[in-house]
This record gives sequence, C-alpha cells and structure tokens, in this order.
Amino acid sequence: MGAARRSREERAGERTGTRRPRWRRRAEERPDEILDAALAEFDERGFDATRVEDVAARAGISKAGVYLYFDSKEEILRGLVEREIAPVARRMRALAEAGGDDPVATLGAIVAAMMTLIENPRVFAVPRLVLSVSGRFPEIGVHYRKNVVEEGLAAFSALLAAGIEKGAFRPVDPTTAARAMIGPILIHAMWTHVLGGETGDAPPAERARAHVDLLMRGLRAQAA
Amino acid sequence: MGAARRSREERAGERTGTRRPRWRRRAEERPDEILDAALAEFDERGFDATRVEDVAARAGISKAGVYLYFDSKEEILRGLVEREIAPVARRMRALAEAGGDDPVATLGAIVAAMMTLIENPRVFAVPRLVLSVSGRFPEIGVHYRKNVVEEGLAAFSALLAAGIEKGAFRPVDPTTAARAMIGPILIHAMWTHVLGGETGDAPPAERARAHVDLLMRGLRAQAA
Amino acid sequence: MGAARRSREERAGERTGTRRPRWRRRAEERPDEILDAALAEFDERGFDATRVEDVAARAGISKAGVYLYFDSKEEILRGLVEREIAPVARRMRALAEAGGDDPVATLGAIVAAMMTLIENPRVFAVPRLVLSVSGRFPEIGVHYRKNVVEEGLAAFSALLAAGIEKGAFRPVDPTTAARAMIGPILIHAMWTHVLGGETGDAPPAERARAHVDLLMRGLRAQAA
Amino acid sequence: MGAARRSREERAGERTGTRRPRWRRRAEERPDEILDAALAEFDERGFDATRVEDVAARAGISKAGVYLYFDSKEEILRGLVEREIAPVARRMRALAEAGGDDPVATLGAIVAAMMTLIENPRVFAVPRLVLSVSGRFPEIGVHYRKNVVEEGLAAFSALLAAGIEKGAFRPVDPTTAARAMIGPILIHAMWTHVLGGETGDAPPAERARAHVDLLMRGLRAQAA
DNA sequence: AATGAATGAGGCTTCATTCAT
DNA sequence: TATGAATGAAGCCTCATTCAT
Repeated sequence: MGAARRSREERAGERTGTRRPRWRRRAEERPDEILDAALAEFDERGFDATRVEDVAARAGISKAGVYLYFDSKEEILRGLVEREIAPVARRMRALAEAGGDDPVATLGAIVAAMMTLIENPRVFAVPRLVLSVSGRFPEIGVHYRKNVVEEGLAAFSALLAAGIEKGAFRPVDPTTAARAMIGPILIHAMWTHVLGGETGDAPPAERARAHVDLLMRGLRAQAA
Repeated sequence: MGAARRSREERAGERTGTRRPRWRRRAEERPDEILDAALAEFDERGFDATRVEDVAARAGISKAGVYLYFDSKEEILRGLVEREIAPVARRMRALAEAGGDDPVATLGAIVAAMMTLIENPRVFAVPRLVLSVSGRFPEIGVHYRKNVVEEGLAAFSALLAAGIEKGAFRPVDPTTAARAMIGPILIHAMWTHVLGGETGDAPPAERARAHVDLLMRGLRAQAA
Repeated sequence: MGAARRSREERAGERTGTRRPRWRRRAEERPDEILDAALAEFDERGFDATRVEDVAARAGISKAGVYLYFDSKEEILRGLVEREIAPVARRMRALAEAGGDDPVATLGAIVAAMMTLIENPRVFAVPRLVLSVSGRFPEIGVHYRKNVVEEGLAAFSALLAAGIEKGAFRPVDPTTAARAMIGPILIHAMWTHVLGGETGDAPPAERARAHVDLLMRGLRAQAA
Repeated sequence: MGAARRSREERAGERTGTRRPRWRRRAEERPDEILDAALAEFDERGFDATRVEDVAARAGISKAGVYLYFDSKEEILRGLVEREIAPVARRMRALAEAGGDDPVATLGAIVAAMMTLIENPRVFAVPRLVLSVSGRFPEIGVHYRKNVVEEGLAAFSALLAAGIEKGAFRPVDPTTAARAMIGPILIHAMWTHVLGGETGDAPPAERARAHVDLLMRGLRAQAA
C-alpha cells in the first residue's frame, strides 16, 4: 500500500510538474528521518535503553508519529538494519568483480578504503548495533552475516583466488587470508569506537599501509 | 549489604567448634552463583533485557535475595566484569614474560591457545557483554580496554619485540603485528558466537595453524 | 487523491446539465452511511472497542471524514440510537391504537411479528447496544426506556385493557401480562444473538404459537 | 504453583496454631478482593471504560499489585466470570433435583426467589457484564450460556416435566414454559438496573405472585 | 539470610481528534 | 467535501527496588 501510495503521488507529480505539498514530501522522507534518528540514538544508548520518544524527538516528530511509519520499536530496528545493510551488501558484491590487473594493488586499496571508511562512527554504528542486538534477535545477526560478512569474505576470497591464479599470491587458503585482512581492521574500529581507545594511533592511511605491507609479505608469491 | 557480609565473616572467625548452619555455607558462595547466573543471562538476552528476576531464578534464589549481595542490577554487571576480567588480565601480564627461547614457536602456541579458548562460549561471553554495554557504561569499556586489550597487545608486542631483537622477526611495527595476530581470532569468534555462523569451518587447531603460518611468513626474518 | 476524485465528479456533473456534483449527493447520504457502519461495528465489538477508524473504513471514507458529519464518537452513538429508535417508537405508539375486534388474534399476531422481527440481528443490535452503553450514558438508557420500552408496554397494556373490557381477557394486571408476553421473546433473542446459542430451536413462527398459546390460556376469560 | 504455595502455608498454619502473618493472609484474599473491585467497577463503567487503576484503587492496592494476581485486564474479566458463575451453576443444577411433592408450590417459590434475588444489583451485575462483553469475548458468552442459562432452563424443564407427569401441569412444551417463567423476570431486572426505570412497581414478592399466578393459570391441568 | 508481597516510575502503544492542503 | 499527516492524552503492562516478616 505504501508502494501504491507512492506511485499515485508520482503520477500526480508528473502531471502537475514539480509542486507537491510540503507535508506529502515529508511523509515520504519521514521513514528515513526516523531511521536516521534511530541509528543515532541506538548507537548512543543501545536499543533497549533508547525510548521511542528519544527517536521521535530526534526525528522532530511526536511519539505517536513514529507509529505512523513503523509498527513497533522492534520494526524500527529491523527497518534500520535492512536499510543500512542493503548498500553495503551491494558494494561487497561489486567488490568481488573488482579484481583489476594488479591484485596486490587492488587488495591494498580496498583495505585502505575500509580502514578509512570504518573510522567513520556512522559507518561503524551498524555492525556495532547488530552485534549488540543479535542475542535477542538472532535473525538480525544472521541477516547481517549472510549479506555483509559472508559477501565480504567471498569478495576477498575471489580477489585472492584471482591473485593466486595470476601467480601474484602464494596458494594460501582464501578464507584464512580474508580473515587476516579484515580482522585487524575491525579490531581497531572496536578499539576506537567501542572501548574508548584514544587514537594516539597513526592515521588510518598509514595504519593500512603497515597492515597491508605485513600481510602482503605473507601473501606474495615472491617474498621481498 | 556491606554490613551483612561483614558480620558473616566475623562469625566465620568463630568457626572452630561452633555451629555453622548449612545455609551459611551457601551464603559465601551466593555472590559467585549470582554472577554466574548473571553472565549466562546477560549473554543470552543482553543486560537490559535481562530482568533481575531472571538472574535470581537461574541462581536459585528469590528476586529479593539478589539484593542482599548486590545493591543494584548495575552493580551485578560491574561485579561480573570485574570478576571475569581479573584472571584474564593476570594471564595477559604473565604472557608478556613468557618469551621463551623460540619466539616463533611461542607466538604460534599462544595464538593456537587463544583460538581454542575463545571457541568456548563462556569465555567469549565477557568481551561480548562488554562490547554491548560499553555504550552506556563507558568506564566498563575503558576498564576492559586497559586491563585486557592493552595488556594483551602489550604482551604480544613484547613477544614480538623480543623476537625482533633476537633476529627471529623482521623489524615490523609491534602493534600492527599484534593486531594482525589477534584480529582474525576475534573475527572468527564473532562469526561463530554472535552471528550464528555454522562452523563448517576447520577445527580451531587447524585454523590456528593456517593463520599463524600465513602471519609468520610476513613476520619471519627469513622467508621459508 | 481528493483532486482526482473531484475531477471525476465534475465530469459527472456535466452529464446532467445542471451542476450538482455527485459528491454532494453522497454528502447527503453520508451521515446515514456512517451510522450504518457504526451500528454494524458497535454491534460486533461494542462501542468502546470500536475505533472511529473502523467505522470510517466500513463507511468507505477516511477517518477525518467522519468528523465532517459528527462532532465526536459519542455523537455517532447518540445519533445512531436516535435514528434507530424513532421508527420503533412510532410503531409502538401505532400499536396502541391497533386493537381490532379480536384482541386475542391481535395480540397473537403482534407477538408472532415481534418474534420474527427480532430474529433479525440488525434489529436486535439496537437494544443490545443500548444495554451495553447504558451504564456509561444513562440518558441513552432512559431515552430507550421512555420511547421504546414504556411505549411498548403501554401499547400492550392498552391492548390488554381493551381485551379485558371486551370480556375477552380475565382482569389481570396489564403490566404483568405485558411483561409475560415480551420477556420470553427477548430472552430467546439474547440466547440466540448474544450467547451464541445454536438455534436447534423451532422456527420463530412455531415458537410464537407455543408461547402465545401458553399465555392465552392464562389470559382468556374462558379456559379453552 | 499457587496450589503449592497455599499448601505450604496451610501446613505452616497447622504447625503454629492460628497465627499467620497479616500479609500472607492478604495474599490469599487479594484475588477475591480484586475480583470484587472489578465487578463493581465493570458494572459501573463497563469493561472497556474501566481502567486497571480503578480496580486497583477500589481493591486498595497499587496498579502493579493487580498484576501479581492476574496476567492482564482480560484475565481479571475471565476470572471474575468464572468465579461468579460457578456457584450459580451449582445452584441451578441443585434446582433440577428440588422437585418436591407440590410442583406448583415449588415453581412458585423458585420464581419468587429469583425475582427477589435478581433485584440485588450485585447479582444482576454478572449477566449484565456477560451480555456487554460477549461480543468481544464470545467464549464468555458461551460459558455463561452453558453453565447458567442452559442449566437453568434444564432445571425448570425438569421441574415442569415432573409436574406434568404428576398431572399437576398440562402437557406443555417445557422449554417454552421455562422461558415464559424466566423471561419476565429478566425483563424487569433490566428495566430496573439497566434502563433506569424507577421502581414505581410493586415489590418483588407481589410481582412474583402476579407473575406466577398468571403463568399457573396457563399451566395447571385444571383451569381454576 | 531469605523471601513473598508490594509499588513507583516509566516505557510502549493506541486512539479520538485536529490541521493543512 | 475530503483526506493524509500529525499529536496529546491516556491506558496497559513491566520491572528494579523496598519492606515486613
């Protein structure tokens, strides 16, 4: 029905040109606004300790307003995870095909990108949230694993396999290698975002270089 | 509560020869039993979603009984983290001195031990719990970081530094290397315990070997 | 959507020449449609448990639309009772004058008619509703009593009094007799409509005959 | 578990004699106190319009206290109906065996008793409540029908059948006759309690006499 | 030491009603 | 006239915590 409504409005939009009443526009944006607010609040306080009212306030609407778009607090959580996971999953799947000519460079670039990306608290908030609620909502954990973690591992594995085939890497177990690449990145993110570690650390780019450097030595067909 | 406990201890002093009813014996074990119950419940449902009553029931006492030993639900959490962290921290500090003659073998042994240990859900429950509550109780996160994570990293670093000095390892950044060693272990633990990943994986010993093997190639002074 | 429909209606207006948009026609019917919907919903769930939205949906309009015709949910109830009571009250008053030549036959016919009529759930819905809300809106109960019950009793009493005067009935207390006539009818209606009694019973006509037969024996001046 | 608890307390009671702590006594009475309060409130305002808080206040405990004994507002309703119906059902079943030597007198006595009894608002409150909630909780209606109405009709029928066999009554249809006896009683009760009819009526005893008198004339084998 | 009973505070959710369009 | 959006005001229920015994 949401779909039906939207399409009706879209047709109306085409007819009259551009003008659409303000509140109708809001209605379309509301769910996203609510999810934005929810992500921020859940990240700050955790799912349980966050009151629907907190989310509503942050989204700039009334408590009851939230229930115009979501059936329950739990649905907000599910909707949020869903929304946040989708693009990441897509990116992960894209990664698998990204294997350019130079596997070493590609892997390095990816690791560096991830390290920088995950530095962003907003980005790390989702895995953090998923981790914290997966005990009570196991499907959420599974959903994340299937769509993000497994896809990510698969992408790395593919990249590694390609590199191995090209003779750029030694014939290592791709899964082991993938975990070796990603693990330290996550560790550092948790260190920073979760455990309050002061970043007396080197900047991400540099850390990435050191990390990749170390790994590559173990991976490359020809030890330097 | 403090008072109550003290009087128990005083009377315990009279132990020799005097009556000591059975339930008084229990009282000494109670706090630990409660913490055991709390760990299990917190791990299953998370701190917020666990009711004091759940903990009490699992500990085999009444809801009110819990308050004879802990002032609040939050105190249970703190007590639990405290209790669980202490021995781990001690072990971590011991690790730092463990550097035997063969750094390569030592490191490998440690990694294998960790990988096996963390397979145990009871062991992983604590970091999982800390992670999930650190948002609301930052000191807990900090406490864990300082006593476990930093100590652990320090131990690894020391081991690595020793190895480098002995010429067993290339002169890599110890912190980077330490993260490279530990990260994948945690990743796999989360995969298993948190995200419901089926362990179609190799057994920990084997995984540890592959992991260490890969890493060592990057670390050793002389590529095999 | 309002826009879309209006244009359709305007076109309809063009059809007949004079501009009386179709929706104005509808507007005249709306209150009745709403009351119809309300009666059905109130009967199913009761007044309190029925949401204005339920009524609106059943009437085929929006929630807000209801408020164009009624000031509040309570007004719907009052309007409904008013509307439903009026014709019944009229009929009851007409009854009082109906006393034909044969009081026995008249009374019998009336009882049979009531028994059949009240079989209709739609008909029984009103007294059922009145009963259920009279606790909170006593005036509604009083209104019903004065306009339906008392009028009905009066009509019966008049009929009986006429019969007595004509020597057709023994000189019984008219009120007692009236209650004796009506009571069993209502009992059976409740049995059927309210308490979910399966109608393994005889059909209304037959039941009416047995009922009247029994009563008449007690009423007639000359026992058969 | 309630049973277990009670028996433990009973045993304790036997041991020490009579003294039982006040609050423990209360705990046993609480459910009944709550149901009493609920009956009064439900009768005044109706089930939906009554807040759990109203019931709690009337029972002299806190809102939360109610939930120590009942799982939900709905459970209070069910518990109430259950409790109120049981003794009535028992009495109804007893009635069936009550047929003494003089069926005429017995029936008359019973009708008179019912008429007086139902005068009591507390007594009428239950059928009134059942009627008002049966739309939303059909099982409650059915429960009442099976245990009270059907049993009552059966009892009357048995009495009538016995009277017929003894030659005291004409061979009428027992169900019809039973309805003829009970219907007017209920009608009057509703008139009084529900519709706010002023009791300008004769006192119940007198009304009963008139009612029975009328009916008996229709029932007796020998018309006077 | 131990617990059954009790409650205040608070969170989630619903709904009659209003408003802008 | 008509409605989608929005909300204030409850109401139900839960739970950490206290108390009397």
